[in-house]
Amino acid sequence: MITTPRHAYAHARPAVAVDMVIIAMGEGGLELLLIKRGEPPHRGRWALPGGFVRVRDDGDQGEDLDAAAARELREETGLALRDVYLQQLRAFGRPGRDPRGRVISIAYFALVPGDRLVVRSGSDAADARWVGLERVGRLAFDHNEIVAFAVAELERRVQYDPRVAASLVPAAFTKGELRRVVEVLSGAAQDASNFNKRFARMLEDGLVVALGRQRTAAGPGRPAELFRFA
Amino acid sequence: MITTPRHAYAHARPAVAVDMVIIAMGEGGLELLLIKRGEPPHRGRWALPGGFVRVRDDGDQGEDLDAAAARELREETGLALRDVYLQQLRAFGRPGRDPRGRVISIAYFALVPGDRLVVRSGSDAADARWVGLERVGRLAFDHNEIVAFAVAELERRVQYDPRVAASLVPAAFTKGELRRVVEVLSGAAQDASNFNKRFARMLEDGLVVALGRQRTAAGPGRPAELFRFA
DNA sequence: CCAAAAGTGTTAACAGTACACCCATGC
DNA sequence: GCATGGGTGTACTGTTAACACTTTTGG
Repeated sequence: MITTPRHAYAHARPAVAVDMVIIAMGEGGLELLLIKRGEPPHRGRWALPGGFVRVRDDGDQGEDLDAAAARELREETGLALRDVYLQQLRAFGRPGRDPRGRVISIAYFALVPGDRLVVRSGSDAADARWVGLERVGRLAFDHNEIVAFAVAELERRVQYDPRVAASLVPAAFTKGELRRVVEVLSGAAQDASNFNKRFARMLEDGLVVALGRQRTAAGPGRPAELFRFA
Repeated sequence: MITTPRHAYAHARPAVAVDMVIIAMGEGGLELLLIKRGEPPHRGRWALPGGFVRVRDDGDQGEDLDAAAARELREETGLALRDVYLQQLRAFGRPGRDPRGRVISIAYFALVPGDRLVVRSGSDAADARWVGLERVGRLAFDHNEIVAFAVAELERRVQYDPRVAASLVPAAFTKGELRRVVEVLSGAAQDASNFNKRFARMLEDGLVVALGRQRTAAGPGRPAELFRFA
């Protein structure tokens, strides 16, 4: 229970946090970064990384919401903003979602280029790891609801925002790599030929640029052309 | 300046409000419900309707965010939820957006079936009226930014969510009325024949239902069939 | 009859789909 | 050679877009 002093004026205030849905493309599909809670409530349960927004009421009113999200992301993954698709999802504020007191969470989602990141355990986290989206069990608080909303948004946004697929792929990528990301996100197999036709339009529109280099062959098969997003 | 007592524990809390972007279809196009502020800050300036979320830290933690938005909507327009497309947009929380202290606003948008509503002036509003979206001047706080975001969302959501157009049209409507709404939202003229073909698919899919009645002719021209959304 | 609004039909262009085929590389 | 992944071509289909046309009403 968060103990809150009575306020001197009319309305009480909630605590405001950011919760991060950090998603990367792993071997078997999409993976979600979770922390194991080291403190109550829900000690020992997996949860989304996050933390309270730093605010004040005087001249400097504290950090922006986006800045708080960027700070949490940096603390957990060490990633800087420029590599990451970081967007606000929406606020979750159902009464009772946190037993300590009224907490309103601004959910963000971050799409990062790979899951091979140094994951740091924050102060209140006993452990941190990447978990396949299908293997996410029952999380702390209302975090399952937040993840479900984020995944639905992801599947929707990939349709009209090329930055989504761009953020889940390495800086230099092949058409095959991008195709596999789209296959995972859309949940449907993409015909290679038809995908290439869509890709050709993206090239014409200047959305992607050919690098003129080729991927050094890792196994059998013809080496692929490399591209980057503009 | 909101005077805030020091908190007994680590982090300070922001005030949390809901701001309502209430949009209706008027004669000349989309109209936005604005109130004239009767209190400082920004006294006398037009602003979005809104108010603080009622929260507590004990067993009953107060009202849900959606409930706060529905309450504000009811207070301003007298409309109940079932007639209205009421959806959260996102949180706006830039430091300095409210000179009184740190305030985080959860923006909602509400699409209502018509602009001929009894608009009530709330406690801190000197006046309230519908303003054409093109005629919205400089608003209080960061409300221009919120409106811009809402309009962009509106134009995007009308593409894939039929409830958007449905909410801006009367309960019983003609194909022509729906077509004019889509024309305003998309900003492009809709060919009547092609629009009818899309509408025919909506009928097949059971999204709209023919009422079997006709609009009593208001002027010259053939009377139109009436429909309703399912 | 005429203007205005509703409603129908026809055609060409475009985008999406399915599927067959060729190319370069490691083993 | 052959399996594997990259890359190309073609025919079919459904959707969209443009535009000409007919129908029903008020004046």
